[in-house]
Amino acid sequence: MTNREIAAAFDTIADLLEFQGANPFRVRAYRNGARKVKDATQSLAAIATDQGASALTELDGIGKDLAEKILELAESGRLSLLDELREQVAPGVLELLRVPGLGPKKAAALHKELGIASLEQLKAACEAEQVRAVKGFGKKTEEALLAGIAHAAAAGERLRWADADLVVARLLEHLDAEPAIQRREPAGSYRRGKETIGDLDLLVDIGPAMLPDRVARVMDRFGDFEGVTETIARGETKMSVRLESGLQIDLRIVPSDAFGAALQYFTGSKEHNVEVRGRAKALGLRLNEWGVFPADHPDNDPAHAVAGRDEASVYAAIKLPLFPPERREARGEFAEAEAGELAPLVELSDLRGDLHMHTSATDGAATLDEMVAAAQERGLEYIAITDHSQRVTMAHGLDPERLRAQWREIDRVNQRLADEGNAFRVLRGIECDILEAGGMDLPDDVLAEADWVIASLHYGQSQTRAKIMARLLGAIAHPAVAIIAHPTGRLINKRPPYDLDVDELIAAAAEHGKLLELNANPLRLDLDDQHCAAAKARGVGIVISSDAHSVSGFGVLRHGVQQARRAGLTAADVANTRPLAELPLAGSGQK
DNA sequence: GCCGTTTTCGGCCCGACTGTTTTCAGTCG
Ligand SMILES: Nc1nc2c(ncn2[C@H]2C[C@H](O)[C@@H](COP(=O)(O)OP(=O)(O)OP(=O)(O)O)O2)c(=O)[nH]1
Ligand SMILES: [Mg+2]
Ligand SMILES: [Mg+2]
Ligand SMILES: [Zn+2]
Repeated sequence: MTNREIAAAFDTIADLLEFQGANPFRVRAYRNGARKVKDATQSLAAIATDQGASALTELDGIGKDLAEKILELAESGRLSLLDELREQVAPGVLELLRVPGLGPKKAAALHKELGIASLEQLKAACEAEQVRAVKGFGKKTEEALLAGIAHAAAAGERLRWADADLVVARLLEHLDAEPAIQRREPAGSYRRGKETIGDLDLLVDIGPAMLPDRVARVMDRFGDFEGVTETIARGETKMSVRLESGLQIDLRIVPSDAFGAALQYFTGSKEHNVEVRGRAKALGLRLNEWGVFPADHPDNDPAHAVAGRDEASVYAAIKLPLFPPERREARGEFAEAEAGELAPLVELSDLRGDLHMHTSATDGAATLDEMVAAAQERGLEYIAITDHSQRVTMAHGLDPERLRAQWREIDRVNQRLADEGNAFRVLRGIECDILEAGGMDLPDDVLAEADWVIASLHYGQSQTRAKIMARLLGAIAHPAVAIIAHPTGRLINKRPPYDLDVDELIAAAAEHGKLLELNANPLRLDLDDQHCAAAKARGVGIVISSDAHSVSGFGVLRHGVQQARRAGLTAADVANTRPLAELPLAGSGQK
């Protein structure tokens, strides 16, 4: 029973309870529990079986009840409450909730009055104009539902951050032609640097006052953005549109005085906001997107606010530090802040080296010299050339002879750099495959000559967990190996991770003093934020690597840094922020 | 259902937009 499965069970219980009209706070408790379970890197089922349910109540949001339900799932694979609810609620009604604008209350009404329990039935009822007869529904709602069914299939789809970034760039360029916009800032999960984005959220400062004609001009311009096919809503302060691609964009317009409070609100996350607002309330204050107010203040006029012009003032009013957006996930940042442990996060400019890249010797597009020049141009102090090993035939991987030839070439490059008085250095590296049967793809004597050995797995990705783990742990224990690259093999929105126990891998890395990669390719981001945080907690160093296959490939490093920041990593937690002399290189005598 | 130097009971974030409503519920951010 995986954490993911447990979380899915809790989320389904939440949906079913909500459909039945249960206490909304009880529903929230299940959703919170599901999120907590999803976030955990250790198997909660294993903890429940080994240490008992009570061990789980250590987790915030997991109480006696949810802990026992996790144990029940771990032991029997079933959950009696879920089974009961499934018997009470017609299967299929939950898919109705995927229609935009159709929530639990309306879905329940449609089921009760018309017996609707599937999207197909909903469509038929709308077309037969039966829906408009139900109390609380009308012609417009019926039409909206019918149109919304088309979007149900794509509901919940998420865009990779880097893909969302392309849309953001176009959107900002489009809006910057509108002079009524004083400032604009993308917010939401995009600003928090989440690896995937559900929709885009954009905040606009309209100036000192919410003049209706200025607001209208901005909204008109927004609606003219290329690809907009539908205006979902348009009011006095916010507007939502849908693009041809299905992507939704939410626009929020506020006066300058409220920009900080609105940015705090619109950046989220929702759970972070709930916590911050709860704390404001406990301090006798009210926090909303218009500002921070005394709890009993009769209006939300930003001019009367205690704080709100900038985000820092909002957090300061609630006795909290200005959290970096990447940390605003209600994943322990409040406790960290209170303990004074909220350290400055790693930044792109902290990176001194890049320790994973390819050249035209294998599947890269640029030569060694070109990669060296490009790395220096980016301001790096060192790189490791890590082409593929022989097993990776598709990439024309290097056998010992070709690898040694490349290393001699690297020696010449380093000599030339030294002669020029240039401190930049190139490490003689290799991305050595971990063979399907276990073991390294190159002989030990070859690996021993390298400065930097990456181990990674490209074949036999669908093996059993036991086999995958044996291979990975074997590589970790190999004396020449410095690091495991893209340890889980996941490709975001494309391919799930190998069947592996990341926690065990992290423990092994800690034991052997090895490093783990955060591959910065926006398709990979592997290890992810949660696992990087787990590595940090165990004292395992992370290396942020571009895995560049061309001179422009270094550009992805920002994505790696963003993910690292979400993990709460500081520069000290990231090995390639160190000067070359302080890297744990082969033969340097360190671990 | 969870949680606690305000509480072991009684809170649990707060506001915008829409449609159907004669005063507000539902959904969403
Ligand atoms: N206070 C409060 N703020 C919310 C709530 N729901 C959303 N927000 C704020 C925080 C969110 O980050 C922001 C944008 O909402 P979204 O639904 O777009 O969520 P977000 O961008 O975080 O994630 P996404 O990737 O779009 O699913 O609005 C809520 O229930 N209460
Ligand atoms: Mg969003
Ligand atoms: Mg949104
Ligand atoms: Zn006032």
